Amino acid sequence: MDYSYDTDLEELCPVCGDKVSGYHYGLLTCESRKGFFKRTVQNNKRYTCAESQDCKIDKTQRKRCPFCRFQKCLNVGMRLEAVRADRMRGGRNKFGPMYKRDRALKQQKKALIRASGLKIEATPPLMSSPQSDYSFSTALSTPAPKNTHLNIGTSVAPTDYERNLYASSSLSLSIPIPAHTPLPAQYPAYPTLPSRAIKSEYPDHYTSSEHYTSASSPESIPGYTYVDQTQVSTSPPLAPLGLTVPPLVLEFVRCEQGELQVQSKISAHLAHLQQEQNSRSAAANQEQNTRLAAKQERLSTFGLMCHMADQTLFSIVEWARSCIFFKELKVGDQMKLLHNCWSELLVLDYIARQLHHGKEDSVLLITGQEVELASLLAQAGVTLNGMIQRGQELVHRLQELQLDRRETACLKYLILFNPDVKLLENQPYVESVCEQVNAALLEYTLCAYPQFLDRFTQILLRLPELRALSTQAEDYLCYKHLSGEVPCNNLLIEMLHAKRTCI
DNA sequence: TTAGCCTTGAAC
DNA sequence: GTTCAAGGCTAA
Repeated sequence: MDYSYDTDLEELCPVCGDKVSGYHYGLLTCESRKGFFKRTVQNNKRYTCAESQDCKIDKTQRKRCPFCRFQKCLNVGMRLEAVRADRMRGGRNKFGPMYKRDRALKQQKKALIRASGLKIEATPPLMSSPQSDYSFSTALSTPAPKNTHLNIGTSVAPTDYERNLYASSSLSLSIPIPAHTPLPAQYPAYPTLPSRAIKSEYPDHYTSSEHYTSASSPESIPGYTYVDQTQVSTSPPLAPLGLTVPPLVLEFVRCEQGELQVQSKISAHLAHLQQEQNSRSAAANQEQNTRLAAKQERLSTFGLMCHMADQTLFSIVEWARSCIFFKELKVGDQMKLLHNCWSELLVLDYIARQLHHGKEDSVLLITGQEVELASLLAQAGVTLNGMIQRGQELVHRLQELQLDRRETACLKYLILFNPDVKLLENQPYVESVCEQVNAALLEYTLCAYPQFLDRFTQILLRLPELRALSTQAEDYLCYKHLSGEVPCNNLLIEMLHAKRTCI
């Protein structure tokens, strides 16, 4: 598809597709949406949706459901703070520099496109069979494979990813791709800037008891923090009751997958594999070839570990797919980000589990099994031993910090949205998300642990260690793969190949 | 109530 | 003086 940057996109409103008239309340919008947003906020309007809060909003239908229209405004990042409480006319606000930066980026991109005569292909839907194809691209672009092993236990919560995935095709080069279904009403509509960065120009309006609907609360207004209702139910560690948690952090925690859910899926998958392995070992024993049997046993143990990591990786991809921000990226960028950080996320997953486990002499597997550390070290070779011990050191350091779940959730996002990844199509977006996550984590650490002023820095300092460990793990996996010890059709290996090809 | 056009005024 | 993102006005 030929892409004419000047005429096609620059002037289209990201919500309804109408002609953009300039920056309004945080982003490029059309005149009608500007007016609608202003009226809604200034007059403190409350809407309700007659349907299921997922009405389609386009130029022809935008008048039908103001509730969904407003939700969409918030979801794409319109800023309530930009509506003036005093209704003063004229002048500029604090968003000026942001508009300027955005404009400069767009110009830069435009110049690049002109210079390279770039033609941007629309991304075709990937048509491989979900039943048998475990490739990463399929994992991203289709629902999870209908593998019976995977589906044992409760299913993973559905996402609107598939609906979002191709709806925008690749045309949204510069305009943020809107979510095509509004986020749930309890979703703290996402702030495009750190909540501390800009003081509301409409200070108390939405912090009062006014609600848009029974399902929408003042706490869902971007830029404001609110009392965390989930605090009582989250177990470890710290963070006092009644703490104000940045909405973004709460959203990160909300996106976390249920540990038991993942555990049951992976356990079922591995139980099946174990059965197969046992029958193979029995056959070898029957041949009275004990050496072969012993070797096969060792290989199978390592193979099972690979399968475990492989299935964990699937759950990580599934998590990413449901993540706020990630969904807005095109598949190409999603793949680049995941190719870059899959091993770090795997290591963090392991580390976080050990933190939760809290025992020094054993490690907790994703299947829920507890393995004695001594026994593990005795079975592992020198390299693996080193990695396990390095991992334990990292666990200790984070234990000293008493890293909590919210911080862990932030770290996952920081790892995923790495602005250093090369050749991203929407690099500014990834940079912006990274900045937002950093700001949210900083705010959270300052609020939750005011006595530890350098906590934020201390947490971030663990990332290079984690990255180093994950690189070592990749090298080890590569070595094992070359020795033929890693099971075939393994997502781990596909990721490994993809990453090394990219670099 | 909507949406296109007008007025305003701080930042540049 | 110019720009442009606020708020205001008003016909539909």
